[in-house]
Amino acid sequence: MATIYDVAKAAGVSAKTVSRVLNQDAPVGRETREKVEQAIHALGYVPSNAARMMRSNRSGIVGLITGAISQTSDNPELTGLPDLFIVQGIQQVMAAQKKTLMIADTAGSADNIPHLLETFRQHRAEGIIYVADYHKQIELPDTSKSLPIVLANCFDTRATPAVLPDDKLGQKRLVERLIKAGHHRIALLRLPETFVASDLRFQGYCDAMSEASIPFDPTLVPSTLQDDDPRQLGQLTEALKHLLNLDQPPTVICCGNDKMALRVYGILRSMGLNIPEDISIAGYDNYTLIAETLYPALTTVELPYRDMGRQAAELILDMIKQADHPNEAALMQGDVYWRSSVTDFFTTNVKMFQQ
Amino acid sequence: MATIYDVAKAAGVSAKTVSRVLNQDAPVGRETREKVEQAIHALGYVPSNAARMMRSNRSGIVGLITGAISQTSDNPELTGLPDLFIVQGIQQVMAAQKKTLMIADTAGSADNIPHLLETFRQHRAEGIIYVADYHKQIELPDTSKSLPIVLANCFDTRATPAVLPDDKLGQKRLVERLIKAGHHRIALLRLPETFVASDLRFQGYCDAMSEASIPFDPTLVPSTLQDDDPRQLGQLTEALKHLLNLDQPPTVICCGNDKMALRVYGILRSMGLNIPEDISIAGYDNYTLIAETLYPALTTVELPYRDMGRQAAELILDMIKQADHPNEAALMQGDVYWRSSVTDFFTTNVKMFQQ
DNA sequence: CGATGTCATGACACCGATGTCATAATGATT
DNA sequence: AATCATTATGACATCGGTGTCATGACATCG
Repeated sequence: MATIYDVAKAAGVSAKTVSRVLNQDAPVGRETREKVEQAIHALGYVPSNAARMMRSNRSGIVGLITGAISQTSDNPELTGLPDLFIVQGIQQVMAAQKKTLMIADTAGSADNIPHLLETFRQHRAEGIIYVADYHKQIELPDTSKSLPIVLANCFDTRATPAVLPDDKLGQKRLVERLIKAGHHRIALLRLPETFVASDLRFQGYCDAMSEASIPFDPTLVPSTLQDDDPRQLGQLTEALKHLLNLDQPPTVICCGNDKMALRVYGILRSMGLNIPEDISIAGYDNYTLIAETLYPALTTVELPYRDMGRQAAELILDMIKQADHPNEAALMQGDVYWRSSVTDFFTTNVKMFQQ
Repeated sequence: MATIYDVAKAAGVSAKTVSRVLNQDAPVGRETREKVEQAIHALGYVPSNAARMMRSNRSGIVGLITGAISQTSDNPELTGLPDLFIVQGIQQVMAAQKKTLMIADTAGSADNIPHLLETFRQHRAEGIIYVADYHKQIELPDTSKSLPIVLANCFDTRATPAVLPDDKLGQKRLVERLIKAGHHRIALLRLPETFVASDLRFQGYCDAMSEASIPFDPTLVPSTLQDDDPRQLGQLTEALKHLLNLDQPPTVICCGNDKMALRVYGILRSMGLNIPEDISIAGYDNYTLIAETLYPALTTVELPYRDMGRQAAELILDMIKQADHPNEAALMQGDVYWRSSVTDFFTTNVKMFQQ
């Protein structure tokens, strides 16, 4: 590999002059510049990042820790790869800022994290973003003394800066929209309680109902699902039967997420029910692979993963510039996606075109 | 950040001795070693990768180019993020070999690739893997002179080493298995012809049928879908009606991929048909989010993404060690996943337990 | 007992960039 | 014409490790 000295020799100038041409940090004569540029091209010279880094002591590297790539099967409830969208948002911002993103993977085990941090330190990463696969609480080894760190899609008890989805507001907006469409009997199939989103969304549901002065009816919110049945078919079937057999059955069922909605579609249809004619269904996540592909397409709430990624990236860049960091988690809002799985009692004929 | 000289001073030895402790490449007295280790710990010293790299001229970095992270919507036909599994396979091998994987993203535009290659050269990457989002032909700028490169899930006309899924064999095995289960009237809903997998899988279908001495019936293979209807609902509905109205309708329909199968489930059910009682459905990809979540679970063929990733990683590491490289693409096999969306006429009672 | 080999350690140069300072040539100012 | 500012360039030190070589202290061997 050619070095700056090879280029200097070929162009008949000093190495420092080549450096000046590269960095444009001091005037260089036109003729000289052209000679140098020719030499660079002829030799296929590319400056060594390592050497630059040594002098400047600024790596331009931001470390990213995720389990997204090596997905484990330790929690089969998860849809799979949504957190990749967070990475995408981060990547966008980093690329725009000419930072290099170094992605490391937990390989499914938190035990690897110290080793990953070590690697990042070796590369003199300027900051670290930790991305979780779903909204949860975590506890990382304390690195705060040495490196700025931002949590995305998770939080800890040390008030580490974090970026989170606003699950409560999202569910609230969805329910508000359902009410606006004429629904009053609104059921909620909650996620297992081990997910922090489960309770937040339940609160959002309650808020929307109470603000619309619809009294809370516990029969519409069956007890949360259990984790121990991976596919939950039995539990789901039971819960659906319960809802359908009520004196006043719900006109719409909010599912804990789009994946659950996918299962509910299957079960309801095997019972001979049509969606949305017999009953409306809504999801959560806006996992487009499911939500847009399902027939009919699924009304759902977006988890604003890309925005969360962008926000986390901006945050870590700020923290790198100034040691300053916020104390409160940033809550990111996701939009309601209204599709044809929910009947709108007021504008049905219009809305149906959307299918 | 502490340097090796700080450690040396704190331990009262020379920098070279600290280096020897770190690398264990020469004997160091027990007492000295302990002093040095204490100093390292006390100062929180982490050696600088940049400095090491300069001396050794070996970066230990392998570059990975993908569009996986910043997915574009330019091809809504795609399921989304399957190529991430390839990255996962690569990551596994790299971690085991203590190589650092540097992931760069095309941000959806091939125009960015030259820039990404430049960045990799700056970091002195030792080799590059290019990962495509689905089985396709590509043309990269010629880097072969400077850097070893391996293609994963794609191929070019320059016989660049490549790792590909064996679509033909996969479809053939699936159809063989269907025949073994007692199916003779087997329909195939092909992917749009723009996908190279479309033709390969069709060949696999034909091979299996002909080896079982079942004459090819073109009415069972409606013309391929067109790209211009993103959700293909109209086309799919037409094709399904055609198949169901045949004198001898198929007993099973092979869909181009799992996503298409998901749509077919919806359409068939809106026609009042039950799966698999009225008609069996098979997919392709083993996109578990769909295949395992659907009700009933979907019989499909795995696209061996993780294996492809591992294979690509092994390949690039070989090429880095020896300039030696293979001339033929490596074809990776994927297994058939037999689930309850297909009736097995011989062992129905047993198989149904799998649901 | 002198020659040889091994162990433990340090001095110094070097990898490839860039910051600092010096120098020479040119043009502008008084 | 003398002084000063600006432009264009190079010499050299430096960043933080590691390879090479040298040195001194012992142990081993013929």
